Amino acid sequence: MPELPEVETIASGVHQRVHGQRIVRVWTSGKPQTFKTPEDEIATALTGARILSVRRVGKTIVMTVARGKTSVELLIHLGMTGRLLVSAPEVPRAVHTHAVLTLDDGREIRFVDPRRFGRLSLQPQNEFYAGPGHEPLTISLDEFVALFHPRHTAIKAALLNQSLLHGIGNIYADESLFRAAIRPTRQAARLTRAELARLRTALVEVLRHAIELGGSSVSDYVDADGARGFFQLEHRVYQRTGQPCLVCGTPIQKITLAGRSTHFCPVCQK
DNA sequence: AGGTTGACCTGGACGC
DNA sequence: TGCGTCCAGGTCAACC
Repeated sequence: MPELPEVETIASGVHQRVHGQRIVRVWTSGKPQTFKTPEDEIATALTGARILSVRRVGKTIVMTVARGKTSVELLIHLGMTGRLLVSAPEVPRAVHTHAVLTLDDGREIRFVDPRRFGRLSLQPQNEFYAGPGHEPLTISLDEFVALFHPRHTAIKAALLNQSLLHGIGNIYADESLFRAAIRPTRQAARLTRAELARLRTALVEVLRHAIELGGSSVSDYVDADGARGFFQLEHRVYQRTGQPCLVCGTPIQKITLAGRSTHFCPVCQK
């Protein structure tokens, strides 16, 4: 579901609203697959703890809490449909609410996830390892080229591979390839350095712009306050199948690649 | 080993 | 209105 810009928007929004607060009560839904760490362990570790920070690493939200001398990190992955909301207690709980952290001042952090692809787990502080991938907003061009040059799969599939780059999902893969004028089916290893440079620039621009606009609201994505983002208005190919390309007017095509729907302009993207 | 495919879930859109 | 089918932003296990 949410990709880097959406997770970034949610994590920074939740951080601003709750850091420094103490968790006084923890409720969980009893849906075992949502919890990679047993629910009672999560409840025990968080109850009475103070929230130090909430941040994003890749597509994971990392909440660091401290109780006494020990700190732990609650890892929240939103999957496809997960939401993390900060709500007043009188606001009715949404269906498919799986965890509620009640704060000192009565507000609640709620994890809601209809499709249950999201996951909550606990780690001792600083043991969280996001995997071997790089953050796309800070990777250098040399690193970027070294990452993709050995890959013999389609560039779109490589962009979705979280062990290469963190945080790219279906929307931003399609949108960055369009802006870089590269066809998603091209083999990564056959892209020139100049093409990879265009792709890296396009990715950074798309991700930064999307973060500024609060992410893309396709179906049910909302931020910590329940507000929708606006980057979906900037989509040039994603979910525009059959509509005219905004550059050349050719109808946008949709194919299946790496098991995902993939949108591109057959004229602009070579 | 790298690459590819299907399974995991629920709900909304669409067609008949 | 009601039912069936298809599709969805992610990940991971199991295969080739």
